[in-house]
Amino acid sequence: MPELPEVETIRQGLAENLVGSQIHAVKLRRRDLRVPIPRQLARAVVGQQVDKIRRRAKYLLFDIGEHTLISHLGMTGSWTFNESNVRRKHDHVSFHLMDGRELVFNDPRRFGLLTIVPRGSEGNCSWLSHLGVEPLGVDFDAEKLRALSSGRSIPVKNFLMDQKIVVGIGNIYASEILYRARVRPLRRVERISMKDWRAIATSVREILRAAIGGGGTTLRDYRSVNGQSGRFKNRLQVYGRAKLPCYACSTVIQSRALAGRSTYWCQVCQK
DNA sequence: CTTCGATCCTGAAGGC
DNA sequence: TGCCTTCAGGATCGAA
Repeated sequence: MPELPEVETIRQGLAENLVGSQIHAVKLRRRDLRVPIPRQLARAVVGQQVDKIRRRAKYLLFDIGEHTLISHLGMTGSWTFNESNVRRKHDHVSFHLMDGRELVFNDPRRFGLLTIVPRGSEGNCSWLSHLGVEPLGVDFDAEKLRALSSGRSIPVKNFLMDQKIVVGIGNIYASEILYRARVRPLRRVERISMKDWRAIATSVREILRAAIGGGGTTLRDYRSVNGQSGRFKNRLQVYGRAKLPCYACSTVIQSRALAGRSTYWCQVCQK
């Protein structure tokens, strides 16, 4: 479900609504996510205050007392405050706060992750240690992309979605980024010029920034912490638009599965 | 080593 | 209405 802009939107919502709160109790209802939620998670955070919420790639990092809680949303994970006292299906974990509020981690497909590590050690834990460059960080640029692509021959869309190379880009934004950069998703990275790498690097930043500004993209499940839909879905140019006319040139948008993921592009605007 | 398909899981949507 | 198939914002594993 969530790519970098959605995770960043959730991070901002949690930063506004959770930082400074003290945890009163934790309820683990279902532990078997992608990997089991450690039992000691509750003991580690109860009585502690949430100091900071950070993001690395598509992971959320909650600094709480002596620990850092690490969460990944997989395809369908969400963090919301339970305002209605209704227990929904797939509410796997609840954090009851001292002020009476309840923060819930819900994840129907259970591809998500929730674990805990000692604070300060998160950078070398197995979940975060092999991640690639942050696309909105200072060391992301066209030269970096070209260097990372050397010796490889995968389609550029797969390259952009590989979290060991560059983090945060998923299936929606990969198609949108390449449309904006005017590069076809199937083009192999060995055939991409420096000029095109520059267009791609610029598009990566512009699309992700614009999507964060719009509060992310909601196709079905995704909601921000306060329950709002992402407005960037109205700005999608190609994703989900197979057989519809390109907004720029009216040619029908192509679609094809690539590495098992649906991929969209304009045969005329993109080369 | 790289690349690619299968796989984990649940639910929504569409065809008949 | 129901039953069946397909597909879904991700990441990992193993085969080639």
